[in-house]
Amino acid sequence: MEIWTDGACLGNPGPGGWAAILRLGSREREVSGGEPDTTNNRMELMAAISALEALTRPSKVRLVSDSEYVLKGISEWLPGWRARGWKKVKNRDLWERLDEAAARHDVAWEWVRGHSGDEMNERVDKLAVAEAERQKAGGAARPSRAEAPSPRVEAAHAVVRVAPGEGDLEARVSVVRVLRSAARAADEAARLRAEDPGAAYFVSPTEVAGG
Amino acid sequence: MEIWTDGACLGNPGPGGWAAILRLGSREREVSGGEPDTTNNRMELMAAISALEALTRPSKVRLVSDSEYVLKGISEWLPGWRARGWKKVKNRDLWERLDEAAARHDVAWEWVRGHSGDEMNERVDKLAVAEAERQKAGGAARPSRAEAPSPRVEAAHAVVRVAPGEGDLEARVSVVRVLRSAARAADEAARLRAEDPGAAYFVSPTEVAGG
RNA sequence: GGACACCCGUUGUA
DNA sequence: TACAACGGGTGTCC
Repeated sequence: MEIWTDGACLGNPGPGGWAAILRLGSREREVSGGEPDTTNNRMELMAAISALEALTRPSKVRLVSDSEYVLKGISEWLPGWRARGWKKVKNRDLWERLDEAAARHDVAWEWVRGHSGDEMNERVDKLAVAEAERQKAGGAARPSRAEAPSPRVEAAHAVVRVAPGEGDLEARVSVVRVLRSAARAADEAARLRAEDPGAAYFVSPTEVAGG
Repeated sequence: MEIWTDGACLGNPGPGGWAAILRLGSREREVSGGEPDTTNNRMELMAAISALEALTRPSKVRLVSDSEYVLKGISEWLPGWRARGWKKVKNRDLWERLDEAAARHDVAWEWVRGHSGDEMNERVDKLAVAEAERQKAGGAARPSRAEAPSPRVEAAHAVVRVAPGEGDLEARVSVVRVLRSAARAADEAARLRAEDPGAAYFVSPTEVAGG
């Protein structure tokens, strides 16, 4: 199970939103929410909490966030906070909730730099920002997404080879392989980069038509 | 005579810098320096010491610092330390040097809160930070940098656009831009990704022929 | 326990 | 560039 989370806040403090995308194989689920007056860090926390609380049974999950606050908090700082009686620690309510939610699962916490091109991070960021804007607008109208249940098109990841072409500004490109897993695609690209220094290998987010 | 002092330390302990601006009427003089491995408080002390030692004759000075450590140390705590034989007092070397430098003048010690808008404090802060960065870089190159031997081929970073082609495994590629800075190239690719969801944008390490 | 300073990092806004 | 929030730490003294 893979989970991407993000929080957003229009002004800090200010109206905020959080969102998570949960993926198991090719199946995806989105959860999101927000509050009219909160902080960026509380939204990042809520995204992770809500994602883990949404799981119906104990799971092995890879949770990806761009918040070092959340990741280091849960995996490094929290034991110290508890030992020191939570003195001077902000957002204790959410930290304890996250700790409890995480304890029911086998979580591998993973960090990605925000706004650095990670496809899923960008997607979940847009969801979180949309939620924050909804809160700012007064919490009313959801973008009615009644539709879009069974997508005929699935997200995939193409490993692309770019080699020098004839002219200075030309290149030859070929799609080496298309993989469902972003991680495996990245591995494949890395392997090819090491094997073939004469070309550049990239992973391109793409889609494949479902059968 | 008016003097503003400040110290900086990149990491604490770490490479540090100190600076002072001495003003008499409309005439100004700046002194600064640094050390590759020191502490914030030693730099604050060095700023005051060096400023007072730079005066050629006994003067009436108003010395402004944001360091309570320096100001209370010299004007309140130091007599007690001496009476108690400097037991458990750090930086005794610098304290005694400051005491001696200050004794040759008539100093009015004045505190300003750091980073609170005081113009001279901001100026001297920037000088101190610049010194600390110089120390971090290796203490060598002062602002004056001679020339670079002009390599004929320079590393660069191509922003490549990959768009869907005719067949399932084809694509059209074009080099959108070539930049010297990897970071700027990544930014450009990210910007284009956001603007143009119909294609994928990559940064490809490349070279350009120098003129 | 308090104060001042010096950082490191993330997010967010203009 | 500048501002803001949030977190973790060290250097030092009382």
